[in-house]
Amino acid sequence: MSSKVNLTPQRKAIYDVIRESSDHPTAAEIIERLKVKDLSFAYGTVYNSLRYLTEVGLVHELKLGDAASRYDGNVDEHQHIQCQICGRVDEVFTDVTKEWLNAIAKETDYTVKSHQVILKGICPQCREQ
Amino acid sequence: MSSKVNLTPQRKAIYDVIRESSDHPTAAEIIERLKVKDLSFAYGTVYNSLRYLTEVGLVHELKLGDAASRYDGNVDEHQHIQCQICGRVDEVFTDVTKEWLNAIAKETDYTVKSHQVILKGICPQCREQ
DNA sequence: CGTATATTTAGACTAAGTCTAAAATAAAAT
DNA sequence: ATTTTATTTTAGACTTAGTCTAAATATACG
Repeated sequence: MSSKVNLTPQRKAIYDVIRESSDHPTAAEIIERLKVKDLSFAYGTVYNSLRYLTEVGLVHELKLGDAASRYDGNVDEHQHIQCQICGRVDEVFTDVTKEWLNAIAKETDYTVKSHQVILKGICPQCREQ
Repeated sequence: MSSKVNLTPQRKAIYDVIRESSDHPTAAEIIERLKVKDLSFAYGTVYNSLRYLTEVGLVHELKLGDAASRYDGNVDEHQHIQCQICGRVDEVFTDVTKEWLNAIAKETDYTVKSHQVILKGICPQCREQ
């Protein structure tokens, strides 16, 4: 395990963009931000790199249901909440309990491997208006 | 509210297929099952109908992250778990607690409107092998 | 150095779903 | 009952997000 991670210049540049972003960018947004830095990689390279970075655990892929995957450079265990109005995504660190996961294993007889909670709501800013 | 639901023949047929299915079919699978009944609607009609049925609350749309949305005729509050090996989707009725949702509202300052938990694991059948 | 392996590139291709404009149905108003 | 208005359906073009392929580059190994 943890065999050396192979960060090619492309992968490194993409990883950098993700870590410099706090808004969980999509692949399209990552491509835009690379362009600002005068970096332009093949379409497929960006997707391959994102898959690679996800596989080696450097980033997390978020599938929030709304079309495009988003990428998160914070790989600590956490969940996300998305504003139904403006679409922004915020982190949630209050996680579900181990007891709850155990109850589900018991109910379903599955071996539970992962859980993702997708919360939707109204963010403070949008609520003001 | 609850103004009368307008179930055209197409919408009714699609709703029937969903209720007769216990495996949370995708739009493509619904189209297949309609074909078995010698019903063939325009591509767009199926999607429009699915959106309509979802909006009026007769079915639930599940976005499990893997490409296509699935549709569920059981609109009681519940969650889902998907087998990472065979892809089947089962229901989960052990829901998160109200306290947990309150804690999240407190942490994020969002008004929490909905939550969807996507659990992944290994189903009993796949575990045997 | 020469060969094997891995990665990138450009562009074709796919899957899932939306959009549009015309035709068909249904409902409401003379 | 016929016209007008609103709603739905249809076929097919289009969009978005992403994968696949084959050739070209780059890197690693003996």
